[in-house]
Amino acid sequence: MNAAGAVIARVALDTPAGELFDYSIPASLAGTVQPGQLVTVPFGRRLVPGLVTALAESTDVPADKLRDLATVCDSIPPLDRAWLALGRFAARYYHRPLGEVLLPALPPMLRDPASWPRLAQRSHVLAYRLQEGAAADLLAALPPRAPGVRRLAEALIAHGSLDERAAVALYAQARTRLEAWCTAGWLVREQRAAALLDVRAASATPPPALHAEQCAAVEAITSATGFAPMLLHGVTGSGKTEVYLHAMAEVLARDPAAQVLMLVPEINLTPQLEARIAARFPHMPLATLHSGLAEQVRAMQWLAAHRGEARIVLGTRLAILASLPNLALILVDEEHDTSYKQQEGLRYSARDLAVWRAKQRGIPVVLGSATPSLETWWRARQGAYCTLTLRERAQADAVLPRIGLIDLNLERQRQRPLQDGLSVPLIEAMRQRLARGEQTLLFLNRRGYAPVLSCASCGWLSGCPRCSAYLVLHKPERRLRCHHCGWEERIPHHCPDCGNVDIAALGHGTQRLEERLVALFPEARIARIDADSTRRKGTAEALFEEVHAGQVDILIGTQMIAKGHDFQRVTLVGVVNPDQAMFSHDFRAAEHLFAALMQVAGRAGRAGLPGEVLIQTRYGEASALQALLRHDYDGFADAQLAERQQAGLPPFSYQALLTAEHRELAGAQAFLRAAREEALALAGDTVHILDPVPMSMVRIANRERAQMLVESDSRMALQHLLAAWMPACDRLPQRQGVRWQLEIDPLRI
DNA sequence: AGCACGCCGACT
DNA sequence: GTCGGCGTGCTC
Repeated sequence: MNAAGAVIARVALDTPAGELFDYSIPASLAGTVQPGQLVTVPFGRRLVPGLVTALAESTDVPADKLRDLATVCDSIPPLDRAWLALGRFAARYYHRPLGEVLLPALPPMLRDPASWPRLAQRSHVLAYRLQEGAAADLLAALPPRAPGVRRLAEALIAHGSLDERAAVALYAQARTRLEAWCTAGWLVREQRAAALLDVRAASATPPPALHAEQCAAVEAITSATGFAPMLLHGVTGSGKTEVYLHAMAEVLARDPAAQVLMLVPEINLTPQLEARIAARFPHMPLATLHSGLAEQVRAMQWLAAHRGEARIVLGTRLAILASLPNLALILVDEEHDTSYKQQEGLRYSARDLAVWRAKQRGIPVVLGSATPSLETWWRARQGAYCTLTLRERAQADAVLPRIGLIDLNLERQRQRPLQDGLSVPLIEAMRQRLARGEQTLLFLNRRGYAPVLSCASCGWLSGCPRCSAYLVLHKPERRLRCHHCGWEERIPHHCPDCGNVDIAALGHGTQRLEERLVALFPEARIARIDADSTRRKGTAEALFEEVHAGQVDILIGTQMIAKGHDFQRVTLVGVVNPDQAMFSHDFRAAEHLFAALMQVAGRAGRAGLPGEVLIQTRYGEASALQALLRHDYDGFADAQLAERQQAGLPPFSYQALLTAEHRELAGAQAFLRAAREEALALAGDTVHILDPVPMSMVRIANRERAQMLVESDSRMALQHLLAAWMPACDRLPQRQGVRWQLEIDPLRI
């Protein structure tokens, strides 16, 4: 399309209505408008931001409706065709209007036309080169109100060179400060901050030597040509990260423009890894992208990636939607992690989009995990993905932890009652570690003190008034809390039903475990890490730092402690109660349990000290546990695959889940039933439309929910049906008062 | 999603 | 006689 001849711009807007909206290009903007540009357009009474997706010479829109583009954002280079194509694919695959994909993919600041002029000034958040005396200049120029930064700068000057750990710590601090400045509106001072970050250049850390399997993996990644999806399969401690870093180094060195995207599951993982990358690649501009960043910081980081300035982009799932004009390699760490699946809005899988982007650009994509998702494992087994295996542990003296089960049925037979969920053998094992000055990590995936409060005389249970869930007792805060809708109330003194004062906490959460451990081991230093103890920003890092520094003997935590952090002196990992997962009706429960346990098990015994993992259970025969005892992911995964194939479940079939919520369950069900009729009229016999069922958590925040599964052996057939079906659902009279949504490839059913 | 218009109950 | 409830319909 010749931009000069075009008079019509096809614009994507963030609205559920329609697909694209045509606008005439006024003479004043003639020749300047091109696809990929941000614009503002009059829409109804409002002026809204939009993205030009295409130019045209004519339109079907009647002349009396056609309006002019208002403004064009010229402070940002247009998004490229590859990025628009990614948006188009995601819109089509996840069945959402293009505008609802493209605009939310931009950082919030870019969606606000008022801030566009400010984006023109170049960001120096990213630091590239160390200049002599940069730190001294910085010190001289520092704002007087930043004593912390002054101290930091002094420390940086004092250090001629730093070891990796010190460099990592200083970099993390500098980054935090920088973010604080940006948040406080000190963005003008950014250039000085850049100098601060440059100081990391003084401390480039040499890469460690690789073992043979690592070398082979790096070689396979860097010698691949064109689209090359790979599974990097290696247990915790086998050195996957070094493979990423070496492959990254090679790709970055080969092409001076190349960009590498690395995805990690969660924000609390990024500080350590980011600092490690920064220390390894001091001259390589690095951008990080996650939802925890201040808006301005996030916009600057995003733009650095978009302009091709950032050579390494490290981020959570949302980073897969970043604009990366010179993308040359994608790394997806812990690819099995469910946080790669967005659970609201556009319900995309960042891992799947990563594979799509790699295919589109014809580059390698590495999916790394100790416990790959069965989807990935199956593709690797079929040969569609190349498998790179790391069997050795990276540190020669580190051995796999010994995994043992504590049979809770046997404990009962022996009349050795649990102490707040802790068995005698586990307590004894902890006592040994304390005596030896080693650390214990206790894993319990349930925060709060107790999951429910109960009346001993009438059987009353502390239900949430708005949800079909129990209120969780939070003892330190002296509150009952709903973990689903946020409802809170005071702990009652007596039963609200019968007035009895004899009410008791049932079950165990991390707070209760902590209380019991304090009583059991009064001399031990005990810390708890969960969403409650780390509510304030930065406390999680501070707590982890204490553990690393050896100031903690026993660490209690939820899933949060299983990810990312390598504890050097942990020799015992206790899994308090994995049995909850055994009752799940989700066909992926076993897969997720295995992955979670393998991940916590990997926290034990890292630096020469032999590690032990003790799992308390009543269901020792469960296949996930038996496979875990043998460290046998392959056998477990293959057995699971055989079961899935038998049952016609993913990855041997493809699914979509239609969910509906309404004030009353009947309303949600009526919508789904009507939707089902529509689908039956459209579907051939290759797509199965199951009956609507109430969701297992029926009511959340006074809305009742139901769902309906649609599945097919053929992804194409499923997609075909959905494309015709979704518009029909939009027109159903039963949709009134119903909020409904479609999820493709749902993870939890 | 916004933001209109539109047609029926309790207020200065 | 108006202010305002949220039903339904449109936005290039």
